[in-house]
Amino acid sequence: MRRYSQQKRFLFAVDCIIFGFDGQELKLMVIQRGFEPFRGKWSLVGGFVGEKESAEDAAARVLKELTGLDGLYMEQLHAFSAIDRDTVERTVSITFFALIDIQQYTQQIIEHYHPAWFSINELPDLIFDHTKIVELAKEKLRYKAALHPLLFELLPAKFTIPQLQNLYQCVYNTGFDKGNFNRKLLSTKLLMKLKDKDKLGSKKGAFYYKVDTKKYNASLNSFLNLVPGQNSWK
Amino acid sequence: MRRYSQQKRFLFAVDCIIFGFDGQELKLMVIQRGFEPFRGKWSLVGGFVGEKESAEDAAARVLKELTGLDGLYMEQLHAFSAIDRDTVERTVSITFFALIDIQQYTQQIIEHYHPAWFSINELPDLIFDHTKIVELAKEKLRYKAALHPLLFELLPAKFTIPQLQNLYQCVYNTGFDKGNFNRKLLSTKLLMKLKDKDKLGSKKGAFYYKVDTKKYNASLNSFLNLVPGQNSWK
DNA sequence: TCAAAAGTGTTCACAGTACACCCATGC
DNA sequence: GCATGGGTGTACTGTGAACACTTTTGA
Repeated sequence: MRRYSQQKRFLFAVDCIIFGFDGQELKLMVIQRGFEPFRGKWSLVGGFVGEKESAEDAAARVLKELTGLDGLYMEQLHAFSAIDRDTVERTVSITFFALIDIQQYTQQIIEHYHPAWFSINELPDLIFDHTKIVELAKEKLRYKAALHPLLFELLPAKFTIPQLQNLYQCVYNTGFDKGNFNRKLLSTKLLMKLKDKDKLGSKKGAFYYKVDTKKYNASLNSFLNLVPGQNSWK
Repeated sequence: MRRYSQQKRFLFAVDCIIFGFDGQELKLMVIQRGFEPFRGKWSLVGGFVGEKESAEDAAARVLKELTGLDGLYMEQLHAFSAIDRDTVERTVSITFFALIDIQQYTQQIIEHYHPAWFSINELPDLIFDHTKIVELAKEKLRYKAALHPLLFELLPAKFTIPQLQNLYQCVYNTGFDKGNFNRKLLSTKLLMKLKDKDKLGSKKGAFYYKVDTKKYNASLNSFLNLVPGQNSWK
């Protein structure tokens, strides 16, 4: 262990893995990099960490600049520090994953950075190690969402249970039994049934629900088992 | 987003939260800081990241320097980057938690850093934000160990099921039913029964087991439910 | 022979699953 | 009235929890 003054200093960046859901597919937001090298290539949303901000601050700032949205669900994913991950200069990146409701986002599109949504299954080549980062984020999303009530964050404030089921099915690439999904979900008591129905999906219409925010916040660390099979050893 | 050259560079450190188990209590290894400021105060095991190593490399190096042990279980915990967390100069720390078998460690004590084990429930004051870091590590240990076969890493290669149960009970500060613990554990097929017994714990003696490494490595991502109640919503 | 801890058996309640069935509505 | 998706009922299975019981052996 040596003195502070003898130590090397490094560049610090944040990169955000922004997931969105448009009702059909799980999507990832990427931007065209605005500066050299690799200007115009696809990249995660990111930026350097400033002198007067933490990594969390920087990630929130970057997200706000890009989406115009505050208070998004955001969570630290992993720090990437391989010595050659950035080809220009060694840069440590602290990554965050964020969940956003695409509808709300499209109301305030910020075109300046040329953001684009790609289906999670058809991503373009990304610069540096960003593809690897996205892989890790996908894994973590699946992991967490199987255990905790999380995916609500990808839907509008009002949503139907079939919509939510569809989202889960997209995330896990599989089909769930609607009866069981319904019951499990309602048994958590996290949802409040509203009076009106969504008539777009079917003739009968499905009731809208909204999250009971109090219970939701109290239970972010509770366990959930909406994804059959995930909880068993086998 | 601005050019690389205009960005600020920061000090970059790693800190390791090293858990150990002596058969009675869950313990944390801390050292007396060897340089100013706060020389002699208790601190997590850590060090600065060098120019030619990743954070993972640095953490492994630091662990090896301190314990003399290679190949310890090690996992990235979280990056801490609050602007005032280090009172000397802004330093971003990537933290790792490690699990070690105290027996094996004591065979090769490295006294140079004055390491000490403290019971997880009676920790001394630690410098900077290290107390907060340890809290997070404890949470994560409990979280992961409830879901994955992990705590084996804290025991010698040969151990008995009652020993393992005792470890779980220490980690979760509660008592488990031995019958159910036994069955659940064996149902994972992760353990191989050995021919000899440990006669220290009881007159009858408890059979030693060892981990089936092949199955263990294949199932690091599998789910486990040794901790009653953790998996239910309630 | 008795105490103490290892290990096994048994029962019960309930969670998870599969799948049949009923419901509301637009066409 | 009938096709379509929303929603409910139900029966079966397996797991988890509680606890009684048997086994082994040193003192």
